[in-house]
Amino acid sequence: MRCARLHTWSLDVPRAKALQTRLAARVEAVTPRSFKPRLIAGADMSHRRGSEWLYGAVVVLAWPGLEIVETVTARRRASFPYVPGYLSFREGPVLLDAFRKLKQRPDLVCCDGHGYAHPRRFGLACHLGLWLELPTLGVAKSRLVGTHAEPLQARGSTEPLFDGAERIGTVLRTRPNAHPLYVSVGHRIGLQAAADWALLLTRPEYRLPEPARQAHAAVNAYRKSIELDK
DNA sequence: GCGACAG
DNA sequence: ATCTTGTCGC
Repeated sequence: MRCARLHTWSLDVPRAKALQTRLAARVEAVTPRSFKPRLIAGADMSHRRGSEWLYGAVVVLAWPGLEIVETVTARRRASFPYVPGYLSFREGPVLLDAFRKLKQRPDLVCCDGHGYAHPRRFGLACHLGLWLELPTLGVAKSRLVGTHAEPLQARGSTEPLFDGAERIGTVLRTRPNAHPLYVSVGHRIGLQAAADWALLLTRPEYRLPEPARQAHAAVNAYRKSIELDK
C-alpha cells in the first residue's frame, strides 16, 4: 500500500517535539460513520540488544475469524534512540517500510504503544495514523502518562485514564488477573470504539489483541531467521 | 534538585 | 525492546 510522505525522519529531540505538537492538531478522534473494519492490521518492532538493526512486521487479519491473510517484514538501521515520549521516531521508519509492502489496505491498525495517551497527545498510534491515513488505535502494555484506578479483575473491566482533568485513554483488563492494557485513540477513531475493538480483538486466553500478538510473533521469527544465516 | 519514563 | 529458567498462582 502507498502512504503519504508527511515529513523527514531526520530530527533531533527538540525538533521532534515541535513536530509532535504541530501534527497533533491533525489527529481525528472520531469514529467514521458505519465503521465496519474487515481487515485489521497489527504492527510491531523487534531489536537485539547491542545491535544497530531494527526489525518490523505488519500482519493483517480478517474479521471476525482473525485468520492471518498477509504478513510483511522490513528491517533498517536505527536512526533515533529510544527516548520516552518519542517512540514513533525510532519505530516509525521501519514500520512504514513494512506497511508499504502490504498488498491489501487494512481498515484498522492496532499499534503497539500509546496514541493520544501521550504528553503531547501524539504517540506512535497517532503518528502512524497520519502517515497511513487510516484508523489506528494504541494499545500499550504499560503507562506513559496519566493516573487511574485499578480495573476489576474480570475480563472487560475498564477504568478511565486521566491526565489531570482530561480523559486520555482507557485502562482495559483483557484477561483475568493479568496486568491491564492502556488503550487510546490513534487516528480516525473515538475512544469508545478503540476500547471496544481492543477487547473484541483479544482472545480470552491471551492478554494482547490478536493483531498485536501475531505481529509480535512474526517480527521475532523474522529477526531470528536473519540472525541465523549470519 | 528528585523521580517518572510507551518500546 | 532485550537478557533469561524455573516457578508461583489462578
